[in-house]
Amino acid sequence: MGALRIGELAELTETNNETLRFYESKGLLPEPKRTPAGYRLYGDAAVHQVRFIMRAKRMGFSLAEVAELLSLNVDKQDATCGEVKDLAEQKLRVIQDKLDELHRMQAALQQITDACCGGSESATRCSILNALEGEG
Amino acid sequence: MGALRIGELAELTETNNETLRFYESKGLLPEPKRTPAGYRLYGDAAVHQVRFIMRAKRMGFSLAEVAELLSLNVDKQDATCGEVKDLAEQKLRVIQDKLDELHRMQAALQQITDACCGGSESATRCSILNALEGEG
DNA sequence: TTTGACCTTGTAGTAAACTTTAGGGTTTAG
DNA sequence: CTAAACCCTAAAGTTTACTACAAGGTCAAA
Repeated sequence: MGALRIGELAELTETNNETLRFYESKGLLPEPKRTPAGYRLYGDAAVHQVRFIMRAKRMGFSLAEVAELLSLNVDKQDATCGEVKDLAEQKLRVIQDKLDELHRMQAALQQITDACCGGSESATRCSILNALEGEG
Repeated sequence: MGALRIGELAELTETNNETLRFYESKGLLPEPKRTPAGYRLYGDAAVHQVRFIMRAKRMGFSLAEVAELLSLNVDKQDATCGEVKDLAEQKLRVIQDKLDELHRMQAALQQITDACCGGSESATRCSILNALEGEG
């Protein structure tokens, strides 16, 4: 357990050294301890934090939004429970909206694959726009 | 009904003229008819198509991916049903992955808001990282 | 002790998705 | 007829999120 160098952290999190330093420069990762020579040394928490960043990014959150999500953790000494809860609930609504839209898209695509013969005929009757029409 | 100028289409779809021309240049919107003076004239289908683009974008699809989704529609004369079905199924898998990650994120955030008192106390016990820990 | 794999900072370059600017032409209300 | 509000193209600029490069320091093995 314990001290990881930047390359090891990068490997564990499927990122790379440059991206990790970039995230640090953007405040998404805290400044880590250093060896006497200046090498960054990370603890286990950094692994979780990087993975969290990647996950949030995959879900379509911008780095600025990820920083907000992380601030729920970082600022916990200063923030009141109410503030943290408000931010979390706000993000939950954003997530719920994305889920709703994805579900609609999923239904539309499912309709296409169901209706679609799957053979070598013309696909004239297969249309994602048709499938989504009448949904605002 | 009928012929919309670019500004009207922009208003209906909550975009703007420049973005619409940009999408056209990227092949996401078909080249519309023009007035004798060269003004673009759109039909109702354009409204649906732009809204579809915006929706897909909100869900985290890149413009290149949106173009692929739209090709399910545009290429329907040429494509075989099998090809369309394959692409739709591939996109369905991508959507399922996004849904899975959003569900995990939702559960984690829900855990925070549930555990969080919501009052004016210090938020020390509220931690998004704690909530997400142990999840790979 | 020197080779190679690692690390450092700083700066510059890239790709995606717009957004703005420059320099016009068109349409419509007064 | 003219001024405001709309439209046109082409090209340059911006933001986000990296990614690569330059020039060097560190460390373990042979």
